[in-house]
Amino acid sequence: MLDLAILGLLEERDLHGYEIRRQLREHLGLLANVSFGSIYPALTRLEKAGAVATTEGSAEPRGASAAAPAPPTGSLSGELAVLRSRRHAPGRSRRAKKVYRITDAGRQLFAELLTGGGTDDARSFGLRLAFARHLAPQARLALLERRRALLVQRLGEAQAPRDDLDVYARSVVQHTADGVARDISWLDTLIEAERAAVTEPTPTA
Amino acid sequence: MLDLAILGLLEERDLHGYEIRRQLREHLGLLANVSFGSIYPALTRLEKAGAVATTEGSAEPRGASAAAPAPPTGSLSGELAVLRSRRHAPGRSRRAKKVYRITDAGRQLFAELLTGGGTDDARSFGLRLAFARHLAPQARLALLERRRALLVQRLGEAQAPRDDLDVYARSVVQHTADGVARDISWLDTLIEAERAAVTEPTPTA
DNA sequence: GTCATCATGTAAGCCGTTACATGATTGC
DNA sequence: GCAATCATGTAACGGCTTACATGATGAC
Repeated sequence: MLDLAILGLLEERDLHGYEIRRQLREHLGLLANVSFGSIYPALTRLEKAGAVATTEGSAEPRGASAAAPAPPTGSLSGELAVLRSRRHAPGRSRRAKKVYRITDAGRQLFAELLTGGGTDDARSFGLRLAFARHLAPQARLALLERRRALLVQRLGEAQAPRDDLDVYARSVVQHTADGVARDISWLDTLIEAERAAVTEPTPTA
Repeated sequence: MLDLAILGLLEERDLHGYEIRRQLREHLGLLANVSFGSIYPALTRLEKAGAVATTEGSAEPRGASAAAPAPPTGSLSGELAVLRSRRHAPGRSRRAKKVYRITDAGRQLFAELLTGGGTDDARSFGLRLAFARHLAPQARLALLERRRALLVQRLGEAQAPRDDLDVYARSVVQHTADGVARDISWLDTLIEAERAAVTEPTPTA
């Protein structure tokens, strides 16, 4: 799950670990509390698997013009810092920022994680949907419908609200069920929008 | 978290592991997928800690009349099975049902888990609220208000919906935020009800 | 010169999972 | 006697957390 998030962010721009975490807690509300203890090992793992590569220490004639690596917080200081630390240690091997970029293998892995069955919890789904623009229209639709079916099934299993529960337990169960129902109707609007987009491609823009 | 759930269920009636799981997946929608691999070790742990005790193998003159151990699914077969297996192996030591009951220490632990800070995720909260009847009114109110404050804070941090997101990501973020807002107003009604109950105890019944 | 922030990493541990192994009881 | 269900347990592993250790930079 973290892998998916990391690869998704790297699809858009090169980033280093610290930045990844910030992006995660900022614009995805999900995964808000993910910690360094998860991210760095994940990056190492992905690097070993060949899904990402680091751009650091050696010559690096990219970033200067196109696809500038992360000027996100508005602070140039980060980038300047890298330059300075490079200048200061022209050889190499200080502890500098390690900027990661996604590889072709990584893009493929990302695509697999995005469509692939895997776990089917709320977080996974939310994450996949958040990156849904990278999916083909029909895959997007499949994702939404799969999720919808699952929620409908779950709602069905939660049958009658069980009269043997006290007020508090009943309230929790009811609120949860309402939440599921709400999710379903949300999915319905998304599905409808997708269908419209499929049948009538690029209506205006 | 599992400990809390198990102790909560045992507060109401004696149960064996298999039954505990069924109750969990049936009337608490949360913890629906909890598996044996979690429950049995948890029970062993709790037994070692003295929070629960097993009633099995030896003489057992309870259950017959008061607080019958779990006739929940409507099946007497389970109970009968125990009787038969006992008769069949009058000595002991076959692999029979192990019926657990909560001890005084367990009740104390339960109370601590119910009020105690601990983790503050949605599941923990839902679980605590589901067992809220075992809390003193002001502790109940504190639980609700603590949760409310947390959600309000979280909603505040999720500031402006970030214009740099595409439709999908934005939809996810928005839907999540709406969900939080919905949770807050749910809490509001619960809090109001609690306040009313505190100021005007036992209105009718 | 020291404090906050940026930045990377390791170690230990928790809490749960899946998969496996075992056995009793019931219904056919 | 065979399958389904009830019932208990173990082993291996996964993913994420906290706490810790380290170091560079920039602001004051």
